[in-house]
Amino acid sequence: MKTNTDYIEITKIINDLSTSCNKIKKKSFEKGEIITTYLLNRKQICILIQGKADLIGFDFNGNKTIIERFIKNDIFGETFYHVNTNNDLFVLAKEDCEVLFFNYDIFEKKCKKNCKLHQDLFNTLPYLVLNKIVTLNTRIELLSKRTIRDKLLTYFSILSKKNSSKSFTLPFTLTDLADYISVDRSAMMRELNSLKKDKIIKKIDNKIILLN
Amino acid sequence: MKTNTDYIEITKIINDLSTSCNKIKKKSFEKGEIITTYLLNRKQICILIQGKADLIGFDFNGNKTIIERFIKNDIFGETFYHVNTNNDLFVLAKEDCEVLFFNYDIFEKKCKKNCKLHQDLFNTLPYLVLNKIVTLNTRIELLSKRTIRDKLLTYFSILSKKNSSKSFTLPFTLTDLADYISVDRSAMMRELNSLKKDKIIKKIDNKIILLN
DNA sequence: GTTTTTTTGTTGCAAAAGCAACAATTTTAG
DNA sequence: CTAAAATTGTTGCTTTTGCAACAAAAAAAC
Repeated sequence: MKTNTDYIEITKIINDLSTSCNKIKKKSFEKGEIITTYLLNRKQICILIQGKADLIGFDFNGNKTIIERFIKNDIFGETFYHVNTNNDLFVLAKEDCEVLFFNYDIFEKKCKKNCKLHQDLFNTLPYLVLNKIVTLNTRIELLSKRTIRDKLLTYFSILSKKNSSKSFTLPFTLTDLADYISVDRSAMMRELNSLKKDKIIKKIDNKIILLN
Repeated sequence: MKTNTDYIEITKIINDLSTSCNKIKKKSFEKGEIITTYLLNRKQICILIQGKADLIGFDFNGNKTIIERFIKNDIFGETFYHVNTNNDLFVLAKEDCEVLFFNYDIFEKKCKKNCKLHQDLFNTLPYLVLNKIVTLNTRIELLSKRTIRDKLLTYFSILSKKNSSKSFTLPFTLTDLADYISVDRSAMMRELNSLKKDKIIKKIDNKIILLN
């Protein structure tokens, strides 16, 4: 079984080769640009090779929400998300980004040239997809907690395990963290203070230390 | 591109053939039996061919929670979920079930016989996996709503679209629905009443009608 | 067909969370 | 270097939610 590190290397190979096949395109985006809009009945797949990006949508109240946040090696596109209408789902570059684009049917109709890139992509995809599923499950576990305190503690526990350490740096700004765990920011701040007061965590800038 | 209906048919084919390959096993379970326990460092994949089952876990407070609910054609196993410890994640049959078991590495080491079942499974898997991702994303969309009312309306809207109708039957008991949207059942009942009072829904037994 | 278990329905109360509004600080852009 | 924008931090008030406890109805088991 390949490890996480392995598939990241594979992505690098794809990155290098990505101009050699006309069914797979690589594009660059500057911060603030729209990478793609989700369209009904299209089955595009995108892989974020470099940068950060948000999938943004509007709910039935008209509120803008960050549905997903993508980082390096994340895979996205209509293929993975049920699109209902044509006008309200798009991916926005939060930093300068490099993105690989191709269509799902690439795997049904083989490339005529039978190129190495095709083969590499085919081999890599399962790891990216499994990784995505694990990420989504993790988020569900977190979101299904009923209090802000439990959501925070679940999130901290995940980061702690990932770092094999009781202390770690938050990969989000606090504003974005509130979005990610889907709670009101000011209420989250209140709860962070309560966790500090109860000596369950220490917080120095964007570094968290779990006590005990 | 194959449709949902197609891949369900493929699963039936697998079902028929599933005794012909010694790396893929089919087992039956009675209601109440444990189908599998999630183990660290194993990469088992299971496909639920018939029945209903719950993935059950215990959070850091020791509370039992239903993490996922599986129905026909759902795919699960350690491969898709990050397991931390060995003793607190298991899949319980809620009805009599039939389940296909195999290991992820089946796709790396090809079956010596190169049998048809292997091939069928290989072809079907992407559809099951994509379906799983769409399902998980849908649940995240729902869970990220901040009020019980919005969670219910989101859920109803999903069911309504799936049925192409303003009226539909709830696939859950109300107790299970509260679990699925991760809120207190009595609070959910209160909110259902409020939606009825505001003439946003009608509810007759387990049938819901969206008004306007 | 009767008993047991599960599900539905309801309510009061306390705790938690959202909302709004604002100030202070830090970061980014020109 | 300075102005603008974004992030952090805080608080009062109101609404929503969870919790607990119970009764009624429905479904399942024997």
